[in-house]
Amino acid sequence: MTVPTVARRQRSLRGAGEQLRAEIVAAATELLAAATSVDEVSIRAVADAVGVTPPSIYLHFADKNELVAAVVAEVFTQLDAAMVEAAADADGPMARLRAHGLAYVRFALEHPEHYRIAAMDPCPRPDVDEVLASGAFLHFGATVQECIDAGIFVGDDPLPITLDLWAAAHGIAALMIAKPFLPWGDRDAAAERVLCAAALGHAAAGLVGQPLTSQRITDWVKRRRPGRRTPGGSR
Amino acid sequence: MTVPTVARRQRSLRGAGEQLRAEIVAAATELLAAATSVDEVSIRAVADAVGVTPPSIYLHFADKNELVAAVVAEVFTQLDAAMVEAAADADGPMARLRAHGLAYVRFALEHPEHYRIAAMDPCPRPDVDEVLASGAFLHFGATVQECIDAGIFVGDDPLPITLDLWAAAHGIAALMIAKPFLPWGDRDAAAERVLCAAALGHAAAGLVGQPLTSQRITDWVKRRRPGRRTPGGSR
DNA sequence: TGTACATCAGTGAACGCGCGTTCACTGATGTAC
DNA sequence: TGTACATCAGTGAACGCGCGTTCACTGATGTAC
Repeated sequence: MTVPTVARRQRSLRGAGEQLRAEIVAAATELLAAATSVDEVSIRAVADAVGVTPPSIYLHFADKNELVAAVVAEVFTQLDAAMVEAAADADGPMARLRAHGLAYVRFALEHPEHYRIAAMDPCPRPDVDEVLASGAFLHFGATVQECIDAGIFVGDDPLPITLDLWAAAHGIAALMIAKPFLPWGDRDAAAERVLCAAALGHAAAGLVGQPLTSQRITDWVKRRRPGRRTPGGSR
Repeated sequence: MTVPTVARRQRSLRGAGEQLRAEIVAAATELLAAATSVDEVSIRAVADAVGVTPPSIYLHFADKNELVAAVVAEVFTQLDAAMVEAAADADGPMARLRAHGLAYVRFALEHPEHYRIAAMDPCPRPDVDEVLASGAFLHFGATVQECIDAGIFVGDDPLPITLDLWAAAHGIAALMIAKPFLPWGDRDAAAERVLCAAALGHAAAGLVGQPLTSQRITDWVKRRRPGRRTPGGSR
């Protein structure tokens, strides 16, 4: 009863063999959206969805890892497009930063399995450039640089701040995906809270002017909040 | 050539059958520390490490998921112990919060595969109480409450702040695990930066006193940073 | 004190499955002469 | 214009593997009478 799900695909015309590649990536991307793990989507299932036999996959990909890598690249491209579009109308660097971050988390929540394989699963082929040179990372880093230029963040190098803010966005997105049953309340609001806190924290860290320690944070807050309830009551 | 790795285990004495259970969990925990995914550790491998045959596993666990769940519970217990120990000597709620957070990230980086199955992989048996009632979450939440009591954070309910700060810790830990090849620099320093920024951000959010928006953040920074480079130069 | 029986902590062998991948082949399309 | 050949885009069938899980069995230990 292994009847193909989809009618057999018409063979590509001569010279148009590469067309199958795109169809395979598209089908794998779609199947992975409904799976819980990469292992749940087999080469056979992908071939079946395209309307082709399993060995045909190997005309375009050396092995399954290479196919998954192609899907990841595709996902990164879509993520970047969503982030760029979201930031298009934003006014000022901080608003752009917020738009990028929110779009990032939203994309992750809307495509949790794609996000999982792209950002949470072990990398089958760890390629630093695939991340650092991706559109999403470059656009986000550029916005961080704009925030530095605007005096909102302090620093010579946008890279650490970019990684830190990325970690914040990743944290709330990944945790909501891995533990969806926790009392997140409104997910958009939670994402906004975490992102704004991270941004404000980095901005305030620039105001503090020295490397942060728990003592400096406590002092800084106390100085700005005089007269309010004094500590000491807690054991 | 499936020679057992370990000498056959001495059969438990009558009435001491439960002892095997603990040995199975310990062996599974150890094997998972060296794996990249749960699928890489088979029931056979666990049985072999214990010195027992595969069906014996099923005397104590209904299926593989249940065994993995037991390992996750074990990991959570160890994580809590590490966090509690780290915070023992800390002076004041903010220092305790920092100690908790740093210990959390360090535990994750020292046991990346344990952390992965406990906090990054899809939950086989999603149990909200297993997280919210875990020692780690309770201790962390209690420290957040202390910070509120001390006037560092503002809020009636520690839960959202706890989740937000957890997301920050999870973000940097999970990203370093999933993308170890990125230019993190000193990992402890990066963790400290992210955690302090999140804590300071939430503290500062309390000072702002209204829900954060990108405009409020920008204004707030500008007000506190007069005379410094004015924006407008960026396209 | 002896013996039949129950229980407990396992074992040994196998079932059935789905997977990634390979290999030899096919048949339509284009090309050289 | 015809024909032999090369190429391309696939196919069909199978290999070999490791896995989770099940089932009937074993043999030591304890217990009832």
